[in-house]
Amino acid sequence: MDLKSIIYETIEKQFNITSKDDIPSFDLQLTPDIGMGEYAVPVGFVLAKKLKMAPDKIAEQIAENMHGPFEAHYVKGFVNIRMSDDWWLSRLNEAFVSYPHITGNALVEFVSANPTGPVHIGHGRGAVVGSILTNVLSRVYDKADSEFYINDAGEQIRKFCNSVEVRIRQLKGEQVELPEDSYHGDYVVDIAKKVLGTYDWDHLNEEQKWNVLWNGAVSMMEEWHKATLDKLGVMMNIWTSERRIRAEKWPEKVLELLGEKHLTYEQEDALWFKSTAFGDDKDRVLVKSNGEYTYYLVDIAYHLEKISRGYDVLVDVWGADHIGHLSRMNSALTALGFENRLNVVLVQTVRFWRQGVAVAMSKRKGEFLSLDELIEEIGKDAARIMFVSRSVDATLDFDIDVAKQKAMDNPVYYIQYAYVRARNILMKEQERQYGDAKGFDTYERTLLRLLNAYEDRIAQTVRKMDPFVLESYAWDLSDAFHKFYQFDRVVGCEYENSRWLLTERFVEVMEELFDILGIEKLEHM
RNA sequence: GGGCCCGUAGCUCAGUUGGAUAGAGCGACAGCCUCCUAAGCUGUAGGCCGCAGGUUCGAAUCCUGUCGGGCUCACCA
Repeated sequence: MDLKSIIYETIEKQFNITSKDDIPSFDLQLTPDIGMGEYAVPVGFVLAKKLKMAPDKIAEQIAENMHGPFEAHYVKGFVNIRMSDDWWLSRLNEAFVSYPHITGNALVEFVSANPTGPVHIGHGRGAVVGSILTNVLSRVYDKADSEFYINDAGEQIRKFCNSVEVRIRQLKGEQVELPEDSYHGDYVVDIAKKVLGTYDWDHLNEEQKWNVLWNGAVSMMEEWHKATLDKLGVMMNIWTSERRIRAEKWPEKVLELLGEKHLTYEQEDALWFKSTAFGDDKDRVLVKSNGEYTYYLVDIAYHLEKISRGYDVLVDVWGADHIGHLSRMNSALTALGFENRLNVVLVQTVRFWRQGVAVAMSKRKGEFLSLDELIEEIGKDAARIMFVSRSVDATLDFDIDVAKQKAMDNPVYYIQYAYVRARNILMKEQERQYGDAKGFDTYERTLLRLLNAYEDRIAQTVRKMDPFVLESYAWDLSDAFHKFYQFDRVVGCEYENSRWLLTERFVEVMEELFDILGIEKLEHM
């Protein structure tokens, strides 16, 4: 049963239109008030010009002549459709969880924090956004992977290793100052201690010491990253090292490919990419005058490498402060023949509040609230939901006090409470009397219509690349369920069978949403 | 100055890709537990959708201009 086709057929018959192509397109939309029915079509307005008729006359004729498991009424140019109780009852015997299918493989890259410092609180939003997007895409595409790019090569890592080395010497009692451009955070001291506890530092020669820093200290940071993400319920199935990208000569491949297309040139001892040919306002350096590769070149190389692994869709989750990098990255990929392959999700900034005061985040002095502390303080579920409780385009005010409250301010409790209530009903299987299914009223129909929108919401999430769509869907469903629950009982009411089935379907949909959002399915509050 | 994001209820924000009387949470006020968890529900109050034009049957939504806030404009990553 497809409402749109029924409407198309009715239009064709009623107005003698022979081809569907002659009918302007229209959407099946939701009525503003469930009392008007569940679905609506503004078909009168759409056809008015073509038929040279008043919109309400057109809607009237269509409403009167369309037939199916529903009642149709017209209001102005709208045809409002109220599905029959029988139709909804049979709908309840099928699953609501279903997905559109898109052929191809997707790769979502996110967090990708430098191993020179912890995954900090500013990474939190991108981490959750990326993990939820991966969960959604893996249900829509043939395959979807999540990936963390480890920037474990280059100037910053050298600086980090130097910082650890100075801290080690200080721990040994040497009077040495940390250079101004070092990493000053206390965690560097912790790493220094850990290195001393793991390796026999005093008996290493200079080369071995550097080796311990370059490999040992850096991998300690990586382990820390993994542990933090793990606590946040963020699972990466691929970790890619910048060292490998360099070792496999991907930057050289990029230089070669761009060179073949005559898109590079030398100037002032540096090698430049003619990105202006692709809309950039300025050409960009690929190889610095000192011979080192820029981050830009290595990042292009990394993206080329990702594409070489057979991904049809690349999704990068970036902080809004990387906006400048976007046009450059697109220029380079277009030059390499991969226009539109990259889909960047720009996540706006988060401001954290505690007791009405913004939490200062001075990365340089190392005085940041860590993501570890945040998760420990408010819990994984609250953290995840708070991070996606606004659209990615909106800056997020994250109130830590609110996230700790077990009240309505905190959406995670609202959602989990609805689920717990529904689960508790289903545990009363023994008391069930299987009353007749007599029909569906306002609260049931609101919930049914929402459940029936599952696939649409998934499609919308993919189109917008924004997990907020699903968070608000979970909230909408919970809202509808709380009202449904409050209005009447399920077990023992005269509509027991239909209300029971509806509760079962609600639980199924919520469980799938919880899996996608990465939050726990609680049995008790 | 250029690019991107945001201006909608007192506050924080939705608005399903142009549709009907613009919604929710918080805050304020008034109610609801003999009943599957009251961490919930019901009701009231609160709006020049930043501003000005334009497009059309119809605009919070699209276009142009303009004002305000955020991010960003490296041989840093």
